[in-house]
Amino acid sequence: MPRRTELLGIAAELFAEKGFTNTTVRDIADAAGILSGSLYHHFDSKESMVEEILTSFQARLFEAYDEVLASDDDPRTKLERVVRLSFEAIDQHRAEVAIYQNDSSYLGGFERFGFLAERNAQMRTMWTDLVREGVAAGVLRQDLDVELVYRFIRDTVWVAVRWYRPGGDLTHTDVADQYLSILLEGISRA
Amino acid sequence: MPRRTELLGIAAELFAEKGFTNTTVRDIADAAGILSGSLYHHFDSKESMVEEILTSFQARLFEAYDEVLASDDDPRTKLERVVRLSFEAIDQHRAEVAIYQNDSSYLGGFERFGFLAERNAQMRTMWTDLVREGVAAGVLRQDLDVELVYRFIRDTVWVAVRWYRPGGDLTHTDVADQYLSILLEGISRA
DNA sequence: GTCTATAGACCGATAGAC
DNA sequence: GTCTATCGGTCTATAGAC
Repeated sequence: MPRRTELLGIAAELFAEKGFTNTTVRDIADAAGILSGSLYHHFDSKESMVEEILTSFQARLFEAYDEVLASDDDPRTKLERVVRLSFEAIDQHRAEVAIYQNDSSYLGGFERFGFLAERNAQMRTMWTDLVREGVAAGVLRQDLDVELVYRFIRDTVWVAVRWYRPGGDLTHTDVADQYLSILLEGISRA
Repeated sequence: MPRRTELLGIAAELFAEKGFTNTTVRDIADAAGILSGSLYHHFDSKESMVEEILTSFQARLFEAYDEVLASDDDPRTKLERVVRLSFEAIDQHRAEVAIYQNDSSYLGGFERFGFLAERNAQMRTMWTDLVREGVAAGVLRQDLDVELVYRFIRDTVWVAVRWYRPGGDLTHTDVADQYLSILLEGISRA
């Protein structure tokens, strides 16, 4: 693995654990076993590190989403697959998802992180389209506010990064199964 | 309103908007129209400000919860009332909920904020008891993991503080209605 | 209760040797 | 690619005048 990639992985873990602003370049350098000044041989700034972490993660995530959206699956299957992909991302890219969840509000205030707002808009379009297609196909309830359902699904899926631990009792597939069951059928006894 | 209370309100808004560590004592003083040094006539430190904000909010919140739990309502009604109380808290104490959501992970690392973990444990007991009572009473599904249902409800309710805006199209009652409908019945067409 | 003034620590980032 | 050394800026907090 290239040194650059290795350093980004170390930084991502620290950003995820302590938050972007609470992580100093000295923290990152310490964890990497070098001095803080040496980091600047690899990266322009602390901000450019987190930018690279987020853009490369989001690029891969949306590539996976696009594959599902371009398929000829029915609306409900697409929605399920996109939910499962998201829990898989939490499992395999926990740090990146945590940074996205915890720090994108702060980072979004800087011009260079404008891509975060663009990706958010893309995400919103994806989910609301899926919900509307599901309603049109007659598989989802018609009496619910689509915007609210979108926020409900989005938040429910991503916020799991706060407590999900890879290698724990529940696999990401277990979590996705139960979340989809609650989302689709509710918790009331039929 | 006492000056102290006024200053805490100003600080809470800034902490909620920018995060605890991204808010400087100068930010708070500027917003209050005084100089940063003058804040220390009222408070020991920035940490003691956020501590007072969180403890007084949580004390009021759990007082309201306890009233519901001590009532003789049936399990499903209790669960609904607790959910509604939470959305009401998001409406009426938006800043405090936002700070609790965004910064308690960081703050929880300091001894003086140990009360956050205690309140989390209390919250967990409350929700899991309510879910188990609902299952025992035959009104909730028995095939779901109680811990996971608890996290699902907790996260879904509180994370709404990220997008809910008092005075917007949806009142907190509207949001609670639809959230309860999704949680209890799911989004699938019956 | 607020101001002036500043201490003392820590931060991100840079220049140049090796 | 890492180290030595350090600059300039910002932060929380303090001391004492008004």
